[in-house]
Amino acid sequence: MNDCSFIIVEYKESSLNISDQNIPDQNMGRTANQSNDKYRRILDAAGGVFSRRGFYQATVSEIARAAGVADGTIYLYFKSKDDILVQFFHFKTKQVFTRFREEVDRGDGAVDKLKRLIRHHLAAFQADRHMAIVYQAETRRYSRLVQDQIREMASLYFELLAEIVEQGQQEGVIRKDLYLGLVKRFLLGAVEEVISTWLMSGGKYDLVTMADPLADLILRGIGTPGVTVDS
Amino acid sequence: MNDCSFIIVEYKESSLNISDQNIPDQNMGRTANQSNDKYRRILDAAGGVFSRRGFYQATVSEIARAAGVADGTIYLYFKSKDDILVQFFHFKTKQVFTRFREEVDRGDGAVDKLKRLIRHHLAAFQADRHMAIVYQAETRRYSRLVQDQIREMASLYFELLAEIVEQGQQEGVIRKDLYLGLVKRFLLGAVEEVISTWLMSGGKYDLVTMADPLADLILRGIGTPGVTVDS
DNA sequence: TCCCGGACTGAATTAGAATTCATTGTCATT
DNA sequence: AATGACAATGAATTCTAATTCAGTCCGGGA
Repeated sequence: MNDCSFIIVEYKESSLNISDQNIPDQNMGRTANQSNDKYRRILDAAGGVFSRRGFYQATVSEIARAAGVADGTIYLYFKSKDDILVQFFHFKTKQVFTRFREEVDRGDGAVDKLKRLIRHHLAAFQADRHMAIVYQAETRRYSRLVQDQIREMASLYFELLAEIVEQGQQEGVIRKDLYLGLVKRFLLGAVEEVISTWLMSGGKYDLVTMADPLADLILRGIGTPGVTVDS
Repeated sequence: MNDCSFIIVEYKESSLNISDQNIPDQNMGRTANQSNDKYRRILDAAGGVFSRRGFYQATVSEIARAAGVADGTIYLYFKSKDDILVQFFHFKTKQVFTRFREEVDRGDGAVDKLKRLIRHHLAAFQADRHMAIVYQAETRRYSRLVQDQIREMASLYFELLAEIVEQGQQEGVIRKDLYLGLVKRFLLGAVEEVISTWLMSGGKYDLVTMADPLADLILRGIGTPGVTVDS
């Protein structure tokens, strides 16, 4: 057994339904690496095509061509077109969030952790533009398809944020009169919008340079000290 | 050639420009109200179907059924399925931004204007859930389709924000050391994320109550006074 | 060398949906 | 009542693209 089949099996669980016949997991003789390679190649190709054309306008043939395999081959590794998207998400999410967690843990003090999170969020999306595009597009849609993954991702992110905010409150660097639920959205929204704008612009400038100014805005707001908002 | 084709031609022109003549109004014999009514009914129906199923999974037949017209009738009012989306956006955008502008102008002082903008942004999206869903979904996608409208909308919004921020700086209630480009995204992102979360939750709670806490976050940030972020 | 298993292929199948258009129904005018 | 104009209809057409499957190819064992 190699990790190709591991990934696939794990995926089977996490995807909602049906058949598993098409997935070759008995056959891992000498061609093991080949297969794994092909699985990856298809996922990568799919990322490219999805980001360029959007999920619904992408065709399986395009993906196959981009991956350098025949149309039919796709169905040896994926149950359906939908499935390619689901697996793409699953794969990228795991990868990215592991990094986020590591980064945050490496920081000390809430402010440093927050800055690290923001910086690495921006860096990760800058480094993998295809993922960024697919993520931004599908995250705001209500397709049953990837909804579970999105929820899971969001709650992982929110966990990180909750931790940081609480620590900051104990340290006295973050206000105590905050509605946490709102703060989390506020934060994630600001970061995602910055990414979104960067994508719209064609990704010309360096996204990571936005990290510190953004953290500053989040921490200090746009108002001058002393301004209040009573309802 | 009959005037059916006339309508279509006229509409073709108007779909890309931002002009007001989307509504066929040449054919207003005795059936004037009927026709206008039908155009609206189709747009409304489309909003519902798009929001429920997403643009690509919606079918023209569904929209026709929801609007209570025959499939073919759609094509008397719209050039294509794509066109329905384009017009939907155009129509809603105009409607919503007119309100935003009015609301902001009615406020006095930058802080009041900002609060008004946020409150009415939330209120408008809460009041028209279909629009909110379609907007959130399509806004983050890179379909050439509605990209022009999105850009236009964003720049209208950013104009409002720029005005508010500048005024606030003159009044001394908004920091002067801000990178305006970032502030705009920061602001819009935060508001949209709040809406997005509300949609995800199924729209159960009252969105407008978030307005003041959100404005507070934007103005004061999450940090306690005195916290700084040096790079 | 010949055979076997199964990964791989891509043309054929098929289903679904956008769009068209010949026909129908309706109403104002005569 | 008949006519003409045209909005409306929805079945038929056409196209697109997901999925299938009957074979081909390849490498390792006999």
